[in-house]
Amino acid sequence: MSAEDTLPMQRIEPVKRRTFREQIAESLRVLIMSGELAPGSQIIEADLADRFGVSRGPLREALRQLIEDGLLVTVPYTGTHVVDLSLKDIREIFSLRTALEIFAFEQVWNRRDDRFRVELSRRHDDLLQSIREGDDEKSILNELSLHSCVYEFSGHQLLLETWMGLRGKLQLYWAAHHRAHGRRGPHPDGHRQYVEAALGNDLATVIAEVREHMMRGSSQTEAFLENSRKAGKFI
Amino acid sequence: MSAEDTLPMQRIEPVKRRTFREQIAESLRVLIMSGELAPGSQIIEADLADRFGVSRGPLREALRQLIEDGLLVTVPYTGTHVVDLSLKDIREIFSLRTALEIFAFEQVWNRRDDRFRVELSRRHDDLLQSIREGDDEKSILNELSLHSCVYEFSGHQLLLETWMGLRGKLQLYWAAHHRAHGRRGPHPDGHRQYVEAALGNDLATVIAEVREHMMRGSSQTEAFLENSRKAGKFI
DNA sequence: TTAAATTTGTACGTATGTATC
DNA sequence: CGATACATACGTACAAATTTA
Repeated sequence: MSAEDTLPMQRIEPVKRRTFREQIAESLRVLIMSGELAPGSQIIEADLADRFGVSRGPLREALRQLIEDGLLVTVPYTGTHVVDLSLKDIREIFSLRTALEIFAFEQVWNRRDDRFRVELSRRHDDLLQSIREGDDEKSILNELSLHSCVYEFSGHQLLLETWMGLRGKLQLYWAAHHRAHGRRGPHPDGHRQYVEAALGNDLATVIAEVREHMMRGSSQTEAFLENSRKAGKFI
Repeated sequence: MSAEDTLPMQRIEPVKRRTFREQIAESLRVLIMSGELAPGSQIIEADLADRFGVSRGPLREALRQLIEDGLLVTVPYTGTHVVDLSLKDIREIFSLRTALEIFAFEQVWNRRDDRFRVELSRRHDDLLQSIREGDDEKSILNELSLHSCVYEFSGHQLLLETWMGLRGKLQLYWAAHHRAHGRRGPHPDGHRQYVEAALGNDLATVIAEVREHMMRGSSQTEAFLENSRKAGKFI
């Protein structure tokens, strides 16, 4: 917000000027989801306000947003912490996700067009590429992006929003634990059937595949969480 | 879960002292859901802070909570308004609700015990009672309470939270439009099949009933919304 | 272009609840 | 139990930014 008035708009700024609260909330989200702010770690709003170079007002509002989002938890007068997902949380996320994704496929089924097919294939290719490159972090993001496809094309705004909430928590979980324990990224062949079914002509096959896919994911995630706990790195 | 496993000690009110923000958020929620703050009406934070007798800080945080909840919408530097649900919103709420409630029944199905059966029946009786009394407002609340039962007993916290978000918007919509247009409350016989199926022994029957039930509800609500719009009372 | 209305942001102080020694 | 340290919660006053009329 320094002096842009010296030189008369040489550079055109296509981005809308946004409020501090928005910028802070987005930055915080990135910090949390990337695991830079580890699960369970405490948030000191005074320190954070300093780091962002803003006063506590907008910062507290940004925090409130993330709290409502479920990325932070707070106890009045005591402190605010980054969430640390429990085994039950993971199970709930995966089971609800199964129901939502099946519903999403029902919604999108007769709306599938070439744009959908191209986009789904593109994201699958991206996922395979990042796996080949051995970039686990990117692979995780690409896997989530692949699954997001059906929600985005469902034409169901509320469903998309609900999914984005779940996606955030999943990403938080994976990114943080990947950093801490070097979790292996997605298996190269793990989504071939998923994509094939999604592009096919039998909704029942897709539903069965989604169930199967989620069961695998949940089991793997749960097992990984158990090991992490035993390793004593997280409370 | 069940805290009544020991002595029937005197229920001394656990009067948790709460923060202003919490109290404001709850009061605002009531004001909005009851229709006292009409859909589409603007929120002037300075005025509201005055009315609540608090400063802008906690009020803004409470607003941010409701915005994240979807009960308020805001445009930076311009204003904050109570949401006004569109026809598409209503359709999305009902369709997602159908998927969620079916999932909730799947979750609860093998967990159904006497407590569940008693509670479901009790809420149904309450609904019938309020309908007999002609108390439309209470009938609407009781109808939502009846449907909440399966979510509460599902043992799925995330699912319950998701439902509560939808429930809030539904209540907001009905309460506001009831005030404005004198919408008739639920039909006395509308939930008999629903409860019977929920207490029965065939999950498929329940699923079919939920689908049917929601289709009816959505159609009625949509038709009512159309009429309201034609009457010109809402934008 | 100005002006008004409103939101957004800053600074600093006090109060309050929690935890810990 | 008391004292204390800490972080949040809340208040006030003012300044700046943005949109709309």
